[in-house]
Amino acid sequence: MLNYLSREIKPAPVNLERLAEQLKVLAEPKRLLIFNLLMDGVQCNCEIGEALDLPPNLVSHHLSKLRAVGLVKVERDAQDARWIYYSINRSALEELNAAFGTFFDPNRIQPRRPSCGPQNSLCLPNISLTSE
Amino acid sequence: MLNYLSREIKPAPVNLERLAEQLKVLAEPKRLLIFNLLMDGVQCNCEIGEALDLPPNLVSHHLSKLRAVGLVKVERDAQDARWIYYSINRSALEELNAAFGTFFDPNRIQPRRPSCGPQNSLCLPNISLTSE
DNA sequence: CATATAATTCAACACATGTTGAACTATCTC
DNA sequence: GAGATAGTTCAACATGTGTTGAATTATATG
Repeated sequence: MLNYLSREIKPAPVNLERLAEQLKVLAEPKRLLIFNLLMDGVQCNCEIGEALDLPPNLVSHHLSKLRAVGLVKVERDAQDARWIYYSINRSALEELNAAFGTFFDPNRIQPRRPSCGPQNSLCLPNISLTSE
Repeated sequence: MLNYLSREIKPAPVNLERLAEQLKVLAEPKRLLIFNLLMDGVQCNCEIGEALDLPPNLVSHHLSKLRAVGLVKVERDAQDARWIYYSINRSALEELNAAFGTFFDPNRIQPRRPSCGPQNSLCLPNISLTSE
């Protein structure tokens, strides 16, 4: 039983890299506003730009970031392909919501397990485990 | 009834600025790992640095960011005040979790409400509402 | 009071990224 | 095919921020 100082750090219950990647894209005020518009049914570039007073190239830039992490999908109009409609990727949103809720669940908070402090100075280097 | 094109954009159900601020802090891989350690009960600077192989000043920097948005709280050891213990701010985490779950609830997704597209070209400028 | 310890603060750097204006694509209409 | 429309891509810039090493603070010990 190889056990470092009789304390094991539990692995994160979700894919932290993917979560960080998606949060990074969402953690931008204007992108959150765009995302909110998409949640509300707004979908074309021009309307988003109008609603938020942003130039079309900026809207395009932010939408591409949201697309890159799979949270938003795109589709061209069947009758007039000049119009491009963006919408929320529901399955990706469900996955994100579940991952976030799992990782940031307050019930996951564990009580302090002191391995540092005045009692046991185990943070010092050169600790020799005598377990052999 | 002053109504722009007979469509109203619903306001976001949460404080988007605060949410973006907190997400921005969390959307950093190493900070997510630090947060995960705190969730697991790890609390002092040195132990976090050991677990993640980070220098103490970097750990300090990330912890201060987490503190700045209220997600982490700090406390000095009663017996030896050199030791500083960090921990999750439970109420802040509960608030964040609730806000995230509300805003990113897949059931909030509305169907497309076309006000742009080949049918109605309402994105064009100089639209004169004849409501007077 | 001198030394050691735990952690923070500071200055400097490198890199990422939101923003801007112009150029470019793709598509439709006449 | 020429012109118009919806949107994207490109280059350049400014700003923010994670990282690093050194200096500093706060506290405890002998």
